[in-house]
Amino acid sequence: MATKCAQCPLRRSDLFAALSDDDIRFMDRFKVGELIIDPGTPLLMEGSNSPQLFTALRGMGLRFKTLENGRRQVLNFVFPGDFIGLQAAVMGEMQHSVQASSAMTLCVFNRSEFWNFFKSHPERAFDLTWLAAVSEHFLGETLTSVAQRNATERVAWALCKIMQRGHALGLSKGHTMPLPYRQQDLADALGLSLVHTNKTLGKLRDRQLANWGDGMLTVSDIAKLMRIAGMDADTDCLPTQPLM
Amino acid sequence: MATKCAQCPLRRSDLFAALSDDDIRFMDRFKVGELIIDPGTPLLMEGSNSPQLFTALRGMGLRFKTLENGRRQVLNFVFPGDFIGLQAAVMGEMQHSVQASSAMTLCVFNRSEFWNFFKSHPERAFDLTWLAAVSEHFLGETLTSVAQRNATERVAWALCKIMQRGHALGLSKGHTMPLPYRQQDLADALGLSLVHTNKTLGKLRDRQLANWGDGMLTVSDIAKLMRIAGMDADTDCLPTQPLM
DNA sequence: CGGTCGATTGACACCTTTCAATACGGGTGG
DNA sequence: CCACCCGTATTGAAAGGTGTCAATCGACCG
Repeated sequence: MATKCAQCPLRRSDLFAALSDDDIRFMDRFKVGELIIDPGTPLLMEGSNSPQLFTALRGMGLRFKTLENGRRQVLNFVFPGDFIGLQAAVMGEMQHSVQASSAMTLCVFNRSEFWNFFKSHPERAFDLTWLAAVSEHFLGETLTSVAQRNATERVAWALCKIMQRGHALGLSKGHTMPLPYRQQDLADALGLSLVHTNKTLGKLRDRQLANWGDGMLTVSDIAKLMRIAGMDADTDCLPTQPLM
Repeated sequence: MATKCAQCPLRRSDLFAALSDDDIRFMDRFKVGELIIDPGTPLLMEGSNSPQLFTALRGMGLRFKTLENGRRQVLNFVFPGDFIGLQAAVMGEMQHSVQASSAMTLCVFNRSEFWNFFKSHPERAFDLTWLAAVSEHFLGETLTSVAQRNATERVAWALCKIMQRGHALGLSKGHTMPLPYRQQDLADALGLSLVHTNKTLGKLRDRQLANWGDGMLTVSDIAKLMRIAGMDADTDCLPTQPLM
């Protein structure tokens, strides 16, 4: 029923580092099943201490924090291949929530086995640290964008990043990929109001730079959009990362 | 000459998780010396691939990224106990720079020994992952502040966080601690202009909430400042973290 | 058909940036 | 010893980007 790690479709993307056969067998034992959830379903709650860890296999979601005043910060968009729950596994409890935006399929891992990574599979333990470092890197980039770019640059930056990820994962057909979020989600990710996000998206659409509607994103000339975002096409590419 | 890990003064703070005697001996072998640098000295450069790792022992510094347009994002303030260089060790090269703001003393570790953490000391390898998760957590908090709070809240939040850290590390005398940064550094950390940061600091000073000048920060009533920052005094405390 | 949710648009207020000028202290060279 | 320069802190005024308020519209659903 559940996909075998050896046949994992994600492994086809060269975004992810290759695994040894032994590591793949180990992951297969670590994996206890698959979970399918509907759009809108919460997966992990801030403050919770879930007994399970996940890898997103299909579909997209959100990581976010909720503030006392009711506002919300979207930390990032969850894409296939993302590992979910590492914070809880290592720090004790989640500092943010995770929720599905589209229908999602997730590999489920048993957290009680987590320690075996470090005890018996040091390569995989190293990969966990690598993974944490990669998320830290992405968060740093997001912080930089939110703090230093204006609204147009921010939205353009986010759409570029999303498109890059979509291409790398093989989610795109031509210049179009699915993007099952609301404008409010993007606004909360970039620290902009919904209204201003909407107007900025409208401007990018008018300029034929990016078109996001009906759950689909189209960027015909990503190089041009990157220039507008103030990104450097040479250095700004996705780092290879481990896949759990 | 160099401090023995067993006598490390940082270990006195209960901010850091305790280590087994065996782990302390291991860290002593891992440590190759101490480095003393002047204010303003770059320690690691973005894109570099340093053969060394560090733990800040005394003094303070900055982690930052530089953008194409010349602007700068301060990712966080480096305090005693911070581990420096993990990204390079695990991802290959640094994605940001690190620089001293005051005179600093750093423990120097040999990166070629890094792999031994995972091979022979799984508890320490776990701590590395823990450390990466903690930095990710802090970065997420910073992103949330920058994206969701206004200037007054942001500055108040940053000063609270700094004061909390200073108290936990025993850097403070009464309600005062050293803070050897420029206003521009805080502005670059919070995504505010220098001028507006200056005026916001002035308002907090006028309201007798926080006084930062001549390298010293005084916060007489931190609970009041936290309320202004929109922080929750109950849940917002520093997580215990490992010390390398 | 009424009701809800998300997207869209216009007007207006205001927070923040930018520009510019001043002040102050430390260091350097005459 | 003083003039000068440089980096940092401070202050005022004006311009502009972004948030808030409010209303409309279309799609979907019971």
